[in-house]
Amino acid sequence: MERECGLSWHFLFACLKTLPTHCLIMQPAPEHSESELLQFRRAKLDELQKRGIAAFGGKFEESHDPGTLRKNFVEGIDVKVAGRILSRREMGKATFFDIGDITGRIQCYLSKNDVSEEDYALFIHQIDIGDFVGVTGFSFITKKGEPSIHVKVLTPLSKALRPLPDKWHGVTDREIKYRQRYLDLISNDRSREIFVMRIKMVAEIRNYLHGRDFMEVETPMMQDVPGGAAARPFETHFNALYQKMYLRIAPELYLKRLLVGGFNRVFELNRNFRNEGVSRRHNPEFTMLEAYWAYADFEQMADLVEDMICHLAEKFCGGLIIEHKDEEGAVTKTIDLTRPWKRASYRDVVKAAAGEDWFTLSKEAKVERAHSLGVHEIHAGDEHHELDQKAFEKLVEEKSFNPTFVTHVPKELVPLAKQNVADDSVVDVYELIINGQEISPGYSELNDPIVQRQRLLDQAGEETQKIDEEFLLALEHGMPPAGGIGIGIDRLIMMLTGAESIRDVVLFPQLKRKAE
RNA sequence: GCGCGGGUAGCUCAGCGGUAGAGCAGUUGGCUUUUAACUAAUUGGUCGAGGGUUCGAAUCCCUCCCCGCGCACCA
Repeated sequence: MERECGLSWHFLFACLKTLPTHCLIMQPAPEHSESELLQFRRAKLDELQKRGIAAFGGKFEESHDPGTLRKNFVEGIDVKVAGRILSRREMGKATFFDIGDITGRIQCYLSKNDVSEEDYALFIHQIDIGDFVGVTGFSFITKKGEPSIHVKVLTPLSKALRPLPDKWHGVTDREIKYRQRYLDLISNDRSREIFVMRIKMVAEIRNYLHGRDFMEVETPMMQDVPGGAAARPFETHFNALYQKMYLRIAPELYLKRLLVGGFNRVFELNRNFRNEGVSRRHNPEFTMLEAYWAYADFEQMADLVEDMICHLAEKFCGGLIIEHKDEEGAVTKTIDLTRPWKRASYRDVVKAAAGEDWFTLSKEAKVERAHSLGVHEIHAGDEHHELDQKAFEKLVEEKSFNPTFVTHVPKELVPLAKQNVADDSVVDVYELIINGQEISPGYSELNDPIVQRQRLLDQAGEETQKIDEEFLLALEHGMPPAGGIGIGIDRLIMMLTGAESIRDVVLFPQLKRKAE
C-alpha cells in the first residue's frame, strides 16, 4: 500500500518537473500552456512508453464486437474484445468499466486477484476513460444481471490525449457535434442510431434496385456544362485542360446518355453540389438517387418509389407509421405511409388549398388571395406559374406530411419531362411530398430531341443557362421512352428517422471555416 | 445577404455592473459485483476576439468571428 502510494507521488513529481519542456518540444508555438488535463494525459503517455508499453498499440485479434457480444450474450465463454473505455467505476481492489464502439458497449470487470499489483496500478493510473484497450477474459453475468467480461489480460491499444465529453449529457453544442462528429458519435446514442440507420437504408436501397435489375453507374461529378436541374453550381478550374469546370448539380443528363447507350435500367446514388444557402433542409453537397427505367412512365416510377420507401420503413422503422419525437420522447409528428399513397394533380391540390377559382384569377387577385391565406412571400410582378408555384409550396407542400404524389405539374417548372398528350401545358411527372418537403420527383422523360432543345432554350432565356449540346446530340441518336426518378436521400432519411435537421443525417455537414 | 437567439472550466450549465460558480470529467485517498457507483479532499478560467463607457465590465455600448433558428435562394 505504502509502496504504491510512494511510487505515485514520485511519478507525479517527476511529471510535473519534466512537463513544461516536453510540451514545448511537442507544440512549437503554444500561446499559453496546455490545460492541466492535457498535461496529465501526456504524462501518462510518457510513463507507458517509459515502461516499454506500446501506447498506440497494434494488432489485436478480437473474438467479438462489444455491442454484438452484449446483444447475443453467452455466459462462460472465452472472449477477446477491443473498444474505447467509455466509463469507469473504481471500487478499491476491483474496477468495472465499459468499452464500446459503434456496435454498442459492454461492461468489463478487472480485479486485483487476476493481475499483478503493478499492472493493476498501471491500469488505475495510466489508463484513462477515452483510451482504446483490448480485453482478454471470459463472459459472465454480475449479481445485478449485467452481461460482463471478467478480464484476465488488459492490453492498452491507443492512448487518448484528450478527454471525452460529459458522460451523461454527451455533446449538445451543435458546433462541436458537427465539427467534431466523432465526439458526437462516441457520446450520443441518438446520433449513432441515426447514422447507423442511414447507412443500412442506403445499402438496402442499392439492394432493392439491384434486385430489380438496375445497374449502379458512376458519371462525372466534374462537368463542363452543369445541367439536369436549375441551381447555381460550384466552379472549379481544370489546370491541365486550362478550362473552367463545374461540380455537378445533377447526374441526369449523363444517365440519359446511358439510356441512349442501351443501359435500360440504371441508377446512381451519390453526391450533388448546389451553390445555395444552407438551412435545416439544405446542405450544399447532398446525396441524390437518380434511377432511369426504359419503357416505363412516371406512374410506374411512382409505384416503384412507393414500394421502395415502404420496404425501407417496414425493414428499419418497425412499420409504416413513422413517429417523430422531441428530446423528451413525446411524439411531435406522425407520418402514415400506409398504401396506397394519395395521388392528385397539381391543379387540383392548388385549387383545394387556394380556392376553386385560383387559376382564373389575375396576378393581383392571386397575391391578394395568398395574403388572405397567410402567404406573404409572393409578388404580383412574378409570372403566373411562379405565383402558382408559391401557392403550392406554402399552402400544399409545407402542410403535407403524409405522402402525396402531386402529378401533372406546369411544364415551365420541369423542362426535362414529357408533355401530357391531352394537355400540353403540363408534364407527365409526379412530385412526391412527405413530411412537408419534396422527397422525390419522377418523370416520363422527354426523349424528343427537337422539343427538348426548344424547352431548354425557353428556360435558358430566363436563367441564362448553357445548353448541353453533347446531351442533345445523344438524344438525336435516339433515347428510349423512359421513366426517371430522383430521391433526395438526406431528406428521406430525415423523414424516416425523425431528424429535424439535414445536419443530423449528414456525417460532416458543411460549416464555415473557423477563424484562426 | 437580412432579422432574432447563443458563445463562461475538458463537457453540461448557472451568474447578467462590485472577490468567476455548480455538476460531471481530472488529481490524491477510502472502498472486491458496480453501472449517472459511493465517499473525503483538491486542481482547473485571456467569461468567442478587439475597442469603448465606468472608480469598477462575464454583465452595459460598438465592431468583428463562429453556431443555431427564421426569411431569401433552392431540392
